[in-house]
Amino acid sequence: MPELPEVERARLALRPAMEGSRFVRVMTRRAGLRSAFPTDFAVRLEGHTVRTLERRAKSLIAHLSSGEALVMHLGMSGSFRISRQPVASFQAHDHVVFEMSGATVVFNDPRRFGSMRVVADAAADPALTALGPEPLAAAFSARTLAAALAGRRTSIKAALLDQRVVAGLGNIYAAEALHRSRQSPRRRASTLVSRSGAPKPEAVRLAKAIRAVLTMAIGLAADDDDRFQVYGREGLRCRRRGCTGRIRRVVQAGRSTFYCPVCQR
DNA sequence: ATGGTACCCTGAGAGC
DNA sequence: TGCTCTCAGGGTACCA
Repeated sequence: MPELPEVERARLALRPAMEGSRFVRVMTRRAGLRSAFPTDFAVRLEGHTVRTLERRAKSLIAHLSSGEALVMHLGMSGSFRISRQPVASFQAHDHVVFEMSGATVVFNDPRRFGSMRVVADAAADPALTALGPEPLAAAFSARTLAAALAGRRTSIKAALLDQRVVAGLGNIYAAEALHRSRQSPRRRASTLVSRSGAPKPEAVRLAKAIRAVLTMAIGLAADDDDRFQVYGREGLRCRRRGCTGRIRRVVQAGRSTFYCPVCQR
């Protein structure tokens, strides 16, 4: 489910329950998700207060009063439930329970591709420091995008999924951004960069499109089934005004790519 | 180094 | 109804 917009919505929903609240009791309801929870997982959280709940790419980072940080990733199927009262009964795949002072937060993840870990220093965490720029922050621009794409022989679609290029795009919004900027997903990434290293006009359009699709998606409801221009629309008419194309699905780097062969060149 | 592929896991939906 | 197959918005280990 979750790419940057969905994770950002999760952050906004969790903030009232977590920011300024203390972990009263932490329960893990199975041994782990992708990997086992460390034995001191609960101990390092309990008694500490969440100062701020930050999002970085597709991860949520709860900065703790202890100086440590709880880093949460939703994987493909992770979600949170917030309850004002103590939770009496659990549902299938409820794996982690945070009893906060004031609310209970339950992490549910059927596929268990998510992760939860406590790190001593989020600013020095290798997984987080390896990430590229946040696309909605000032640090992201056509110039930084071009720099990240230079010399890359892979397709632009595959490059956009690389979290070192842009942090937070996933399979849906990579496809949507390419459609919005009228680029073929099969185009070689390096061809959006001029020989001097400066962004070509296509890279400028793409950077703008990335910001636009993400910003719009954050503002939409999660169940708005009309929010995609290409994703999941194989065989249907392209929604671009005046375009007569039909959306096609191809597989790139093992993932489905949806695009319009008429208006995306 | 770079770019593909296989894999982790469960559930939903299609087709028979 | 029930089986089997494919696919799913994530990341990462491994291979050429």
